[in-house]
Amino acid sequence: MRDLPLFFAALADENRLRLLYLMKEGKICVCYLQGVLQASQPKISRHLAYLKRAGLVEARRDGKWIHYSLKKLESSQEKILAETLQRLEKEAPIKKDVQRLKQIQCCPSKYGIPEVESKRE
Amino acid sequence: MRDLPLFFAALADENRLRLLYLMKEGKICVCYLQGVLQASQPKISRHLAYLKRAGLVEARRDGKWIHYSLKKLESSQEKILAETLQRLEKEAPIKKDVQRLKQIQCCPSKYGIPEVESKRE
DNA sequence: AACTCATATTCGCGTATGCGAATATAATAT
DNA sequence: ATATTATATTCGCATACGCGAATATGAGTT
Repeated sequence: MRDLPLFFAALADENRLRLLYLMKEGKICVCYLQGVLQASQPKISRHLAYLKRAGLVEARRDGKWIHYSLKKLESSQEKILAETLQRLEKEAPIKKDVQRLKQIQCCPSKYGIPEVESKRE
Repeated sequence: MRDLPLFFAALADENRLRLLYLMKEGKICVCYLQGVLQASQPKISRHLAYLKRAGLVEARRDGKWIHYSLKKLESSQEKILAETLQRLEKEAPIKKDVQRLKQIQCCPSKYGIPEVESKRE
């Protein structure tokens, strides 16, 4: 019972929804997240910390980088998250994020936080 | 997109989850809600106002009483709410609420806020 | 009109959150 | 060791929330 409010609170923020969506396909490096959301580094980091505290994601260090990924959840939370992510697919901001993800390469120093100039693929 | 955070924020509180659960079977009078949650009247009222603002419930005045009920939601929100309510079924506090609901009769003046003495089948 | 009952709103306070700015940490490179 | 890169944490502030206490509103009732 007590974990549901925390779970929902984690979903009650647009930034965090976008981050979760970007983790849908598997683990992803923070610098990608940063590049895609086009937000300040501390902002991203704080939201990731929130998601981690709430138990939705986990972080794995790989050398200089840290990869975040969705954590295995309790069954109903799993369903809710899946439904949420599916619902997000249609949203314009999410589509833009996905597009930006394709154009971006790790890490921030390569493209700068504000603008994205490097293309790939 | 922007409505999802509000929707989830509405679910991110134990009191509100309990209230929503009590509306599962249809419209219900505020005094029942108050009797079941055993919380102060303003507290109940504020949480109901929150749910109304977030678009999850609607209120219909019937003379002296006001009945709250779940509102028709967008499909994915509907699914999420259904899954949530189902998940809540197992929870001890929720079971207690359901039991209390059976024992209570409207309105607060009849049984007092703190204790529940009147029984009804 | 005065009263009562059901419900809502306001106030004041403490706590949580979101943010930008600045600073800290941890790993790697030189 | 120093520097650089990636990420996290702290600080200060503004806003939102949750709560109890008090007050207001709105519909009967007498």
